[in-house]
Amino acid sequence: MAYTSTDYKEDEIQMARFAKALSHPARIAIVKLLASMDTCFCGEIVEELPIAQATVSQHLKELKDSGLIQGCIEPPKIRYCIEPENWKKAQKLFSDFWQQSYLSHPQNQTV
Amino acid sequence: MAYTSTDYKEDEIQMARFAKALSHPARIAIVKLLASMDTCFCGEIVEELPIAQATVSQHLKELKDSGLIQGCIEPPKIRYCIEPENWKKAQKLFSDFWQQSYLSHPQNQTV
DNA sequence: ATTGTTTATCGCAAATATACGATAAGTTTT
DNA sequence: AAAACTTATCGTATATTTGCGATAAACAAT
Repeated sequence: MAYTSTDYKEDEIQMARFAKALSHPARIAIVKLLASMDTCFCGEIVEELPIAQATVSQHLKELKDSGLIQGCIEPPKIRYCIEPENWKKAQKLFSDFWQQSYLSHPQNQTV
Repeated sequence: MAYTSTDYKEDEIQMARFAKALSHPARIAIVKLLASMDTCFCGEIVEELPIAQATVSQHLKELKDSGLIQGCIEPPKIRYCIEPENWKKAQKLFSDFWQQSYLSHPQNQTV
């Protein structure tokens, strides 16, 4: 690490943050579960994944810190779901990113 | 660490691999440069980034290992560019991923 | 052959990430 | 108030990542 906020563009830093949040299969799996709306409580996620509760909780924290998900308290549980604003922000960042390649330009299509 | 290939779905593992490759601002910046086709040699990338040559080379190696970029030898230099097949594969994985959310369903649009 | 150019690799230090058991904290139920 | 339930946090071990200087490796130019 040890890169400062001035070294890179803000968009690059933000996108790297989102990418980092998704850089582990467990977190991809968790977000997919949340996106499906079927599974929203920590306990349900623990049942789906091959890792311990403490580890799931840690992954949830990282996803929360990235802004991609949020949790609201529904005693005695906590319901997790996608954070709409950041989800859209990330969606756009990545969409633009993949698009930007010259591969996306018509004249470079390998038909 | 220490997750085996059977613990998670192959798509999730593959997507996490791509995400990990993009989980650092320097690597985002490098790929953006390559995507623009303006800058393709290691030396040129070093000039653009606030990190040492050895570090850039290391980031390039990680990007190569992820499959997102490739390098072809043009003595005495090495020209880096995007690897089209994996680029498209990643583009689709991420596109589907962001799309999958219930947020993308019409009835959930906050107009 | 020697020198210069370009990039990769080695070796190391410091920082982060991953995983889990144990335990705390908060809430509900009894 | 006590017991049960759900999730977060602590402490710790191990692995990985990041960064850089030094150096090697591969090739071109002289």
